[in-house]
Amino acid sequence: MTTISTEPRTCSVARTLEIVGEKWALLALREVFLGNRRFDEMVRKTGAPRDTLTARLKSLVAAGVLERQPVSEHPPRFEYRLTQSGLDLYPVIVLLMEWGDRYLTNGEAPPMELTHHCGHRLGAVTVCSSCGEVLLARDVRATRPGATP
Amino acid sequence: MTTISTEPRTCSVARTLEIVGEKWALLALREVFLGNRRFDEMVRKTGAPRDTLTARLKSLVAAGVLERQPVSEHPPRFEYRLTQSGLDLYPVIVLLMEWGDRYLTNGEAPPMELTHHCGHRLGAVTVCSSCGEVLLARDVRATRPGATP
DNA sequence: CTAGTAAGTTTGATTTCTGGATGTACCCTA
DNA sequence: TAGGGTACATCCAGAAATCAAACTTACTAG
Repeated sequence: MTTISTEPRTCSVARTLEIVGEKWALLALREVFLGNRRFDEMVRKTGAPRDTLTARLKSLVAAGVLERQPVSEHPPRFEYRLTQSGLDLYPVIVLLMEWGDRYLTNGEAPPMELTHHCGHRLGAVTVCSSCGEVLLARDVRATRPGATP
Repeated sequence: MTTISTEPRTCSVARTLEIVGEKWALLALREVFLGNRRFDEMVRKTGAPRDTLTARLKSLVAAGVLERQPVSEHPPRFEYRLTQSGLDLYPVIVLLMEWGDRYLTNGEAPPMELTHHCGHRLGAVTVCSSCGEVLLARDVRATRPGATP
């Protein structure tokens, strides 16, 4: 009996990456998180080509991650604002940053430092919400679709 | 006095995304985390074009995220193994998956379920390592380079 | 000998990206 | 009111990456 499996795996990771699985999308989000909500500002700070950034912002808005709001009528000016789903991507950005700090700075100091409102330098740890233990790959099993065939 | 700022911002997020900031790279990692370490398996499960996957795996190996190890001499067979830095990307993948579960499944059940060794369905939360509080964007400030100009 | 699997590589058409240049609308200030 | 600057958007042509499918190479199993 041969079970026909859905070959390109249906997966939330894949679906998420359709939206944020691209360098400029994430860098645009980084800028918004840093408070830079304007198009030209993002172009400068990210180094993205204008056309590319336009396309990314459009798709982020379409996906409901950002909102494009007019902030001035007569000089027509806009701001990109994070929605709730956008805000929920913050941990992803922080994790990517900390990973880069750990593995991609040849011993040099990280180029940016984040401070948590508790007063300490931010160190982000991902834990299991049930037991509070630090999340490690070896402690997790996939239940549902043929994980380890 | 005009301070010349490094315009395309130097940032660990950007550096990290040079390595994993692309759909197929992350999906390949997802497969390795799920235990599928072989090339053809990854092609099938991700749906990536073979040459694209070849390129991504090469760059992941070059970046030290994966290792390509021969597992059989005479039928020449290889496996892609996670290094420590690769293992450290696990939380990123889980967060992307949970974000997709929350915002991208039209009310349907998530296509995959992860179980933590504590016995519960995995829910990943990212917290501040100093105070243990859940990480929220509004509780963090960037210290160092002109964050909110 | 034939079929099948694994791990790519090659091919050629298509798509996307990129880095200007261009255009429009507006504000400031001299 | 002319000149300079900012903010936003769009157009373009060349470069680069992507895609699907076919093809290699090397082996095993029947």
